[in-house]
Amino acid sequence: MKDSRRRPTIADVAKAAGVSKTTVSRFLSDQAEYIAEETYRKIEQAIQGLNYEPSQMARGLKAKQSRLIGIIVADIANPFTTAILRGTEDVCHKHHYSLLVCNSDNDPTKEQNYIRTLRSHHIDGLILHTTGYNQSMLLALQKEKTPVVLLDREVNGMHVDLVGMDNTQATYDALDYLVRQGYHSIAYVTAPTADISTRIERVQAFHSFIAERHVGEESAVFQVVDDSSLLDFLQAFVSRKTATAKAVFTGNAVILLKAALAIQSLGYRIPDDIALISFDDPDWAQIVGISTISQSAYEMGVTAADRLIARLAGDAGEPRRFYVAATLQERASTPKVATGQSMRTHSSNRQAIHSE
Amino acid sequence: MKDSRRRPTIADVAKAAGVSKTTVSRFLSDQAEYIAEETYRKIEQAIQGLNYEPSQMARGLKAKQSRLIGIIVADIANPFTTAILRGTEDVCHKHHYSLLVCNSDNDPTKEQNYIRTLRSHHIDGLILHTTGYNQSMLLALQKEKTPVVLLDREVNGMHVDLVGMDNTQATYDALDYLVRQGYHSIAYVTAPTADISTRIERVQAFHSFIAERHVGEESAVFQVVDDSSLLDFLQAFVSRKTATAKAVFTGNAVILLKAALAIQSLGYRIPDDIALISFDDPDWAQIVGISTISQSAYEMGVTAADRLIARLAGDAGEPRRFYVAATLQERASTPKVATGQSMRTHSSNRQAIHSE
DNA sequence: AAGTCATATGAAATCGGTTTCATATAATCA
DNA sequence: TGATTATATGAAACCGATTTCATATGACTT
Repeated sequence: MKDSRRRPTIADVAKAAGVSKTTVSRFLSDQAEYIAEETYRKIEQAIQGLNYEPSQMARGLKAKQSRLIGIIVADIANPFTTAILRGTEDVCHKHHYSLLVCNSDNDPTKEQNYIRTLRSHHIDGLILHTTGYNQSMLLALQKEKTPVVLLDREVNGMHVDLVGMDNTQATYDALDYLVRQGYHSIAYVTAPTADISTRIERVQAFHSFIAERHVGEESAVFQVVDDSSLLDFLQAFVSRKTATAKAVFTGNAVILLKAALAIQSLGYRIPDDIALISFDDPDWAQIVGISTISQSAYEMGVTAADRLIARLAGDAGEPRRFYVAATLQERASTPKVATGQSMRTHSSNRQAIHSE
Repeated sequence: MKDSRRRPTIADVAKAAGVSKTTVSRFLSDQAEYIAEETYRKIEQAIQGLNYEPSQMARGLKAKQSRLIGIIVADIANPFTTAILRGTEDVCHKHHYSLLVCNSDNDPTKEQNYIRTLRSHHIDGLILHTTGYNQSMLLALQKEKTPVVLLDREVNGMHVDLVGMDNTQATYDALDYLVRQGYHSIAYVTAPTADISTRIERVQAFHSFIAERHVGEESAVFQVVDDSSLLDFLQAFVSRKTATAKAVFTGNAVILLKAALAIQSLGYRIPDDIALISFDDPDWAQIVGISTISQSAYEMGVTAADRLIARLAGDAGEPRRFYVAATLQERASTPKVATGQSMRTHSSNRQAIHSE
């Protein structure tokens, strides 16, 4: 009568071992101190024989915890994201949590749906690489004591742990470096800032730097909406006559790729015609020889997960922020040019990318 | 008395709306046909007011389905994997499934733990980029009617759907191309094959091709165990005196990166000193100008998820295999060289990578 | 010998939903 | 008009675990 395809339950184990569900449950929860040796062995055997695995579902229902951690990332294809995921995954696995991974595609509506879904799955905590909206939904989560750790980006009005970096400082450092290398005409090319704090901070830092230093009247910020307008912008920027050498500064690895491809297809050479530096440090930047501002994304992922798990373990301290270091990777795409000098004269004999 | 921090339950909704749990449940399950308009409205309001979201946990317990799909990938940092994830995620989201993502790190033991964990979470189905072991555990899953779809790699003795590519054909095509381009001394550099079907098939195809065509007595297969031995191998291979031009053929994007970095650090030039081609097509291959055998990983992810969901929807047909097309991306790293000619003479005026 | 305590176990309630079965009223039919 | 059917709802069992409370036995006190 018993369906052999059915997964065995605790009741099946109990019957097979000739004991009660209670005793089996004790066995499962490591409260074995009051279990007789013989009983212990019988349960062990029954579990083995039936290939029994307790249902996390049933377990979680009573215990009010799912051992599920949700993570919503903005773009799963971005190597920055991938590195983060690896970090969080490693930590979660170590602590016997499983990761529910969602890809918001930088779309606030999709993000909202995901928050809802994750809540329905009763996640124990959430790691969020946010689009910046959905504040109220997140506050509701918080009120239910589901800890949230923000990754890389802020949500207005949310006082929770955050793992990110000092965008203003990093932008200043990069720009300072570019200026010292002799580039005074700089284009900052970013994905649309929307409500994304990281992007906004970087653009603001860019503007203030330019204003403070009185460099780069020729400088500009460009938001990439589609590839063809990026092409137009870059063409115009590179062919512009300026007093000083020019550089393009991209806001993340995805934009870097787009920009590099655009530059390539326009027939420009890096760094002969245009220097290039970028936030993020995808593994290929080393091969191609592109200077970057690298933040250890893996470490960010690890820190965020550690933080969340600390909260789950009961840490009720004030929300904290963790900043990973940003390091400038100097490579061939930003060689030093004599100050005052214009393009087509660079001191490095190395090229980064070739055009057709 | 009621704890305001507690998540509302169906009972709370029922009380607030002045109806029974049953009626609320009907509302939730879209069996609204027999619900009076006024009742409907009251329930709607109660749900709104309480910000109620049904617990998937409780739901799944009775319904015996979790709306969770497990996916175990071998290396989450590999861009091939990332593209797959994007595909599966898109499909799963569309069908209201959530993805439990696990990273086995190509470690059979970790994979085994993950299978266990996923089973405990009562996943409705599994997408598996396998290490090749763990057959028995997977068969057990199958017996419990949890559908499994294999990605890219086989598990011995498992008759389930598989989404992959024709590795033998693809290897032949690539080698045939290299030979036509004038490279008769070819090194196939792969990650350790272990029990991974894809890798084994490719190596076998390499051997048979070499044997059949009577080319490349100078050819070799090298398994990358650590970076320094790769360096040694490449140095020896490139400096070897051979009658024909030489090429390195890497087995995936991760090895490609390692090889490119090694070649670069050895001071060799691509393709002047050594041609380069690879399985996988990471986005940067285009920028650097590396020829590849590209398989649409995104499409693989989509197909695998579609397949799994079809199974979940009741498709009980024979296991099928789906092969995505492999296309050869011809780029600057494998220029044509005159047959019989040796190195340092290549017809392209374009270089792929520069050494210091 | 009666009371106390440590050891070992089980019955039944519970978690938050779904589902089965029962029931009450109104509308339709013969 | 009495029987049938369609409409609208609820009580209680159930899913697979945990947890509370109860209980039985043997050992140890006093």
